[in-house]
Amino acid sequence: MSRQQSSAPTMKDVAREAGVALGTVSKVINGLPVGESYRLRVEEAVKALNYRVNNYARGLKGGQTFIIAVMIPNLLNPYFSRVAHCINLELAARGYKMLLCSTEFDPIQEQNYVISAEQQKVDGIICLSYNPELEVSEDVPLISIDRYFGAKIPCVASDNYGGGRLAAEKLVENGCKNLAFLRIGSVLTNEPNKRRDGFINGCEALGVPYSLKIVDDGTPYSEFEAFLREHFHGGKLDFDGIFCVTDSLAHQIIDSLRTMGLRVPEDVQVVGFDGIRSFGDLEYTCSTIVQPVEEIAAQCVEMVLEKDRSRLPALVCLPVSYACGGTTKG
Amino acid sequence: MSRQQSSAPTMKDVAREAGVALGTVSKVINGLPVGESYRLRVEEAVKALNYRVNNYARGLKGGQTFIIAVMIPNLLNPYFSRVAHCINLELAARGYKMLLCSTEFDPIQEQNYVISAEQQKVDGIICLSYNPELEVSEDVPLISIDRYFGAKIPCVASDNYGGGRLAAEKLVENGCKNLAFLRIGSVLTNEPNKRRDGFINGCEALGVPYSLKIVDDGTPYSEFEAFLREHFHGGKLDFDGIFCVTDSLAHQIIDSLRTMGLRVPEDVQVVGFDGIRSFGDLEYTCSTIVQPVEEIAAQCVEMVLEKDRSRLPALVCLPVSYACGGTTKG
DNA sequence: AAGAGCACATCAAACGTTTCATGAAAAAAT
DNA sequence: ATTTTTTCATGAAACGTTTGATGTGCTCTT
Repeated sequence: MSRQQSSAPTMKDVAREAGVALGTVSKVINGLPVGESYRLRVEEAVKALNYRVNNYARGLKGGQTFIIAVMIPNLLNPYFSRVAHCINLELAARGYKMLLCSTEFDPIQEQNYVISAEQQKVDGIICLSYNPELEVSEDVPLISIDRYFGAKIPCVASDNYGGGRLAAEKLVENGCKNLAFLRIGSVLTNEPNKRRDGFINGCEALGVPYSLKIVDDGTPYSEFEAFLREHFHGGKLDFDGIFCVTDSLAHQIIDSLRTMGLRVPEDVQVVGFDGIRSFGDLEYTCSTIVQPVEEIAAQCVEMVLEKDRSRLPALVCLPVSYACGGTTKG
Repeated sequence: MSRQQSSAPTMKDVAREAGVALGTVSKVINGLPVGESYRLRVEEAVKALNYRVNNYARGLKGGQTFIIAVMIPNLLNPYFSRVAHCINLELAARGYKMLLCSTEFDPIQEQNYVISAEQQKVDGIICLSYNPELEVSEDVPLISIDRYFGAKIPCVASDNYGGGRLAAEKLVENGCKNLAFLRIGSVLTNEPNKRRDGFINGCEALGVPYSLKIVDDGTPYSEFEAFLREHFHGGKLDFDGIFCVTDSLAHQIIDSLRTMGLRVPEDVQVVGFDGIRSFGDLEYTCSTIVQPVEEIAAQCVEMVLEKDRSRLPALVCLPVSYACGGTTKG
């Protein structure tokens, strides 16, 4: 009856059980040098009581919490869930835990989550947000993916510009004579925006004509179908190669094309962006520019844990690659 | 010079700035009744100093931490990431945060994560693990998905038995005369195991012959191809309807069938399980038994937050539904 | 064999909150 | 006007650790 059964055992309980002082228990728990006989007695007591360190007491002393907050827009999108997955692996390998939030692209939730993460005294934040309004504090190390907040917040992204250019090159290489670029969403006010610029640059360098169809976020998909129909005359499309800003859009476009009676890749070739694979790790769902998600994750984790923030670059740009997924001829 | 610039402001700082007592600040922060003039002064000071509550100090007093640990095997699998996604939404709506771990099906990681979550003093754990060895403590409320640990640990699952039966019924309804069930993995030592039993029950009730091919976890996929070839004579397969234990397996099987020159669904119809949709929310990737993931998540969250654990049922079984995804005739 | 030095266990303070007992001041009752 | 009640800010203790100062008992030196 000396203790409530319900409350978990504390270090004090362990100390009493082992007949040693509190500080001794602490040292044993933390692997600091301590007399062999003491160590044994403490370890026994720990087991006997099934003692677990209370991280809250630990964190209070101002030490590390070994938690990194990760913020992504949505877990249903395979690209984002893959990012989360890879970050989780990297963190776990280093003994860190991941406080994950999927914000549903909601600016309010995003802002709240940043505040919430600071309250939680996380050791750092990795943030994938396209919200241009997001305010981030500089008290907590923050690394951004795909979005450049300014020189003080390091940003990790894949080579979106190079990827856009690569898409153009690959389409031409496969025989396309007339290209189009399709994009939806304010999702692209940031680094991914460069996909368009790279694409244009590629087309111009190769001397290939191109069209652009870029619509705002929230625009219904039917706008793209309308665009396709506008360029559809006598059973033929004006272009024979389409670069879509994401695999997700590419997928929808391919459906539309097939519905219109066009064959992919025979009549029109399509390239997406992201490198999404079905069921996460099987074949590519379309020909695509593959983002190096593992490397992005590794880079973010390494950077967010870097103690000397002055050593961090403002922007890290990682190389993309091309993968044929059957919606191009090669 | 009175304080280090680097350390975050504390309640004491706010109290000093506002010229009130510590307890008063605490009350304001927590929305407890306090004199209007005091409230104003404190709120001003909070803003001036950009004060943030330290959750670690808060958690130390034994209160709630508003964090729920969620453990799933893998974030790349769309079913699991969808579970995580839905749980995240439910938790966020209730003001809770999610400490997410993807364990890669590794029993050691799973065990460590449970311990780690307890250390972190989370308010509860939602756990999706097929590891039969996993030991869970009863100090922290734990809800299991798809795996029955015993009467003391509530389990939430979809109606796997009913789903298996439904798969058989639908295949027969669409004209199949001869069925097969394919399963891989010890992944299915638990609730999902009932899919087989339900399927068998359905076949027997309908008087339809069936074959089973059930292999251990780790078995290479080629074993299934071999099985298909064994039952392939003169361009015809012994069965015209296949129920695969997951959509992921169904997908692979469909590929193999097509490679063998069989048309799906004309020659063979295939039904999977899970309800995976491409890109998370577009069309179904195959005909499938759809798990009610939103409901599973909602149920788990509601249960894990229930204060009176004695009121919790040992097993909650949620209804599944059938969706045609083009790999059956209807 | 005695003092210096060393190893190491103990103790107490501190971390930033919450909460409860205290007491002062204001309001109500007589 | 005085007592009683109510209201509400205050200050201190407590939560479970870590950590650096303190002190005890031992070993090594000469």
